[in-house]
Amino acid sequence: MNKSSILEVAKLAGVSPSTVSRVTNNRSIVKEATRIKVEEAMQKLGYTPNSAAQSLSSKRTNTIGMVVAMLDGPFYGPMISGVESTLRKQGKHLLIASGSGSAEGEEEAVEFLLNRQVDGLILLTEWLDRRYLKELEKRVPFYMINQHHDSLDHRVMWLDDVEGAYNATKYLINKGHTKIACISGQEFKTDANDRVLGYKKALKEANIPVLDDMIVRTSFEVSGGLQGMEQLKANGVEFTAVFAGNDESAIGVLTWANQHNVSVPAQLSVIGYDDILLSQHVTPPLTTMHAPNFEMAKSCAEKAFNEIYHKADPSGAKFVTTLIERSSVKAI
Amino acid sequence: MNKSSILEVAKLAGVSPSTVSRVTNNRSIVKEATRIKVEEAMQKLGYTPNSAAQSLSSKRTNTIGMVVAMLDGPFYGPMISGVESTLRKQGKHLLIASGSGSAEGEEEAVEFLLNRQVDGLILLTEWLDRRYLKELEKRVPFYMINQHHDSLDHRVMWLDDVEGAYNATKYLINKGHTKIACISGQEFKTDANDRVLGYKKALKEANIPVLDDMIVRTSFEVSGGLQGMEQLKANGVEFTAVFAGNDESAIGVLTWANQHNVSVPAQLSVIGYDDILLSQHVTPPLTTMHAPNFEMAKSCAEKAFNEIYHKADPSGAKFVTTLIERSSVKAI
DNA sequence: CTGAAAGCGCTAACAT
DNA sequence: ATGTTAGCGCTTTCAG
Repeated sequence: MNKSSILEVAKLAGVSPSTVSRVTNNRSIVKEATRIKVEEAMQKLGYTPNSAAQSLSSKRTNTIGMVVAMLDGPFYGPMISGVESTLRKQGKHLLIASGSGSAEGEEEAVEFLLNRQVDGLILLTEWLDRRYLKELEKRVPFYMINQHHDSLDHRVMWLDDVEGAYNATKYLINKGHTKIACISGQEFKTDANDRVLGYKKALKEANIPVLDDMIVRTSFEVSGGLQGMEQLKANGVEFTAVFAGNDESAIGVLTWANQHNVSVPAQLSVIGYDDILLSQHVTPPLTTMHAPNFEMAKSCAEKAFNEIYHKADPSGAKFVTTLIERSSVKAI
Repeated sequence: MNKSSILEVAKLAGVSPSTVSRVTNNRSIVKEATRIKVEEAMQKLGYTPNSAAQSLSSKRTNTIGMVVAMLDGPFYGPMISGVESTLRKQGKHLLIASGSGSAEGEEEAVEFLLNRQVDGLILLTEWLDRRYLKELEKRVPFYMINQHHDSLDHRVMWLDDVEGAYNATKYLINKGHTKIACISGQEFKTDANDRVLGYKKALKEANIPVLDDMIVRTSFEVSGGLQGMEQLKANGVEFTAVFAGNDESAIGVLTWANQHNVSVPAQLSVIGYDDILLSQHVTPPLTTMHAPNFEMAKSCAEKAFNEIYHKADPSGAKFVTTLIERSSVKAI
């Protein structure tokens, strides 16, 4: 199996190796008759090109590398799936490496993949900074999700977090809430900041005063939601609804509410952001802004494919969230 | 960058290419002094071996393929992570392909990876059958998780589901329950069957009659749990506890309970199986049997590595679940 | 312990 | 439209 080389196929088909190569790559034109001869020979021999030889010779590995910030997050499954499926449809292989939660880890992962001469990179990273990325751009085509640097716009699929957060908050306002707290992620995270911005924008537009004590910054984890609530309570503010910057922290809020016997949504409304799988199964099912992660991942893969294998110009794209109404928000 | 070849390194170091090769692979013995010379030269040139050339020449790609049944399941993140991290530690690359929920899809994924001449395979599949696997064994070393075929024992990391289910059920019995229902997965799934077996074993041991009406088989999904409860109700049986064959269906039971105003665990105790991430966040937090998926995945990767790169004999391993007590079971 | 030489299997000019 | 000829960059006998 898989032992036969292009030479044997050529011999059997009575053509030259280059012709065989031409049909396997259906690159240049081959006469229909000879193509059929060759294909039959390949059939008969169970021929499969040796990809190492192809790579060595063509300087193309037909492989895209993907580095994922944390492989075990609840977040990345659909994205990996989106990338894998669109790439495979094109016959391209996907090499994967995990970033292990730090800038160094992510850089290491990138280098590891580059050693392997991947043709391009998909980055689902969280820590790589602009400078590194600008350098990286000289070495390999890449696309990333959700790190919205101006100078890298043409390589980024990004979610309009300002608008998403604005819509989430506005939804709360439309439901009659005016005392709305906000729990978002750390201040060095662009997305966390943008979500705060959107929140503020909605309040201002509705002439609701923006109070610093109503805004807390923790981490985008369940524990962050818990802490956020503690902090809000410590701040002594009163509120009937909270906008959480992501679903995990929203679930933390739910957990806090449960522990403190405040019933959601009767006594407290909460809206999340992202729409992770979990969110529909918590109690109560979480109302949230759906982020089209699968689609973004697919786009990422498509852009990469087009630039790398069909010299398309790099270009980014903007995506928007959509509201998923479930049961964690109540009108007042 | 990455432009220099082994030849240039050899020249700079004043040795032959073969010697450079020897140090990069630290395979055969090289005099300390020359090794240092070579390493300095590599440093200076920023040399990185071209892996396509290595593969072509050595017939080894230093790459392991992994096929995952469904990349977007809640289940696989930790496993992929476990495989990736242990492989990368050894400098081996991980190629990934998704099985898309069918036997053909999984076979296609396998073939896709084999085209790439991976050195071995990690299979997190659900549909590949024994016959296919027996054939596959002639083509490539592989390891898999959780498909316990006798004839393939030496390639399988398996969870003792009979024992796990036994322990889960026994826990319920120890809490005073005697009317215990069981909701498990479809009958063609070995794991679903084993979990029913364990359940029965525990009942028998405690001299509790095993009633067919108390056992329903649905799917291992949230909806399966919902359906399971409906069926149980249709059967007209009474029970104070249910053992669900996996966490997702257990969460379905929780949802059903919530919808029908039966309070868990006050009126109904439920124990799950697997300990997926979600389970600690549902209400009430689910008591369940923890399956050591991350560890199994790591083992898988280690076995693969050892057999492939160090000619160890293939061997499987058995794993066991551990009880995670949370809040969905109450003593009566 | 190190060097020389012969490919690994394919693609890519360049001819024809 | 197809064949010829060189390599791609490395590992691997085989000598020494």
